[in-house]
Amino acid sequence: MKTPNSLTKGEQTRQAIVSAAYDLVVRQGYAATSMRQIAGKAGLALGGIYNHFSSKEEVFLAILEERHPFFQMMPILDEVSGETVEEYVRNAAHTLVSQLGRHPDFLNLMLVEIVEFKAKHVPRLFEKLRPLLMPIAQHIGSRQGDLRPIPPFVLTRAFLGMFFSYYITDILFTRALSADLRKLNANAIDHFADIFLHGILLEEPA
Amino acid sequence: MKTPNSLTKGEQTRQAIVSAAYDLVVRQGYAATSMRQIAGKAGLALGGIYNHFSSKEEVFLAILEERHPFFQMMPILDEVSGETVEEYVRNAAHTLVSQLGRHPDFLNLMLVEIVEFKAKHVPRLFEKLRPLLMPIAQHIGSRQGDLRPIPPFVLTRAFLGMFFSYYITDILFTRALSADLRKLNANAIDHFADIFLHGILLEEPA
DNA sequence: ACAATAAAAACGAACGTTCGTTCATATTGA
DNA sequence: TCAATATGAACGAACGTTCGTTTTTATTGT
Repeated sequence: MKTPNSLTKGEQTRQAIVSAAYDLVVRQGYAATSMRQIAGKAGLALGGIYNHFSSKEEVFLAILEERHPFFQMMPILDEVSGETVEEYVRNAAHTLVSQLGRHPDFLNLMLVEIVEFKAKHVPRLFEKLRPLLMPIAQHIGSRQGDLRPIPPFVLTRAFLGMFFSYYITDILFTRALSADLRKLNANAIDHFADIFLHGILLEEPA
Repeated sequence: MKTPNSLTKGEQTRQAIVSAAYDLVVRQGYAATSMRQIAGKAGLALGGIYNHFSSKEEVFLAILEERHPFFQMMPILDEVSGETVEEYVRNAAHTLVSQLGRHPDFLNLMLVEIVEFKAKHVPRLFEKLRPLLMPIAQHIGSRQGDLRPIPPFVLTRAFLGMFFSYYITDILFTRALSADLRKLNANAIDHFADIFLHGILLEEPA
């Protein structure tokens, strides 16, 4: 029979389990999320989970492999416009931070993996991430503007690292900032982009 | 009686508890560390902990307030030598990364607080950290060299953020890097410093 | 097309552990 | 001496997982 979504019943509840687990884990962490919570939120009984996953950790693995926000965020950088390096970097910076703001789960999921699993799944994830990361240096390099000689891999790291750290510090400390510091902080993202541009361009950026 | 350390017995075991809990928490995380493990490692029975702390979370709070590696790391940046901005930044970068390598617990402790406590203790910690952070911009600004107009607070964030992210990415992904990428990665810290210097200096860095 | 059959999925009680905390009691240090 | 500290058994709650059973879904035979 032709249904609106053509998933088998088993696959439907499997997805429901992963979705429920995702929401709970990014909010509470892995250890603090129980199988009963997952079952409840997914709308089935406790034991039913084990028809689809053989253990709690396997549910978490499914989250990483099938729901990692990174896979949605990174391709957006391919669409960033800008004929010159300056335009691309400034646009990409805002796009990246905006995307991070749109996917607040990204950071949580990453940190849960690091803290509670000692990053033991990172190598496998990195293989899927690498093809999404490398094009960034190409985007920058192919724009108008003469770059200092910096290895593409280092360039990519510097770019992502700078704005990731901007975002992390932002959500961590912004609440603790006094009003005056908060004001100084307002244009920090543009300052960051400017520092980065001066850092990579041979000539004064426009 | 005069002992080599003149702590009262109660204070001694209190310190032993905090030390044991620190070691376990930075290795395993908070939820995965049990009071029984702490008691065992501290060399006393389970119930004895509750003579010194009223709950598990209070033990963790003591770790944050009394053992946070940040308080040992940051003052070292005050001792970094260098007459020019270039010298100071390059030396500070290596010192910072070296300090991070010397205190691998720093990152763990920070992440545990963020993931398992949703960073709820950050505001209180920030008050103790702020006086340690602000001098960095002063160090950079007081060296020989003309700086672009960047608010000191932003400058400090950019500096720390860039090298923190370098370090985090390093320990996260280095294991997953192929041999050729690892080679490109070797001098990344100097590239980072160079990018930062070009980013903040008005004239070409030496 | 449709009953017969097999396979998949859902159920919820129960298991054995482990958890943080409490408590009555014993020991110790000032 | 007596408050401070240490003990370890005990408590109730929560955990991940297993299990026998029932119900639902998918596949087959005619």
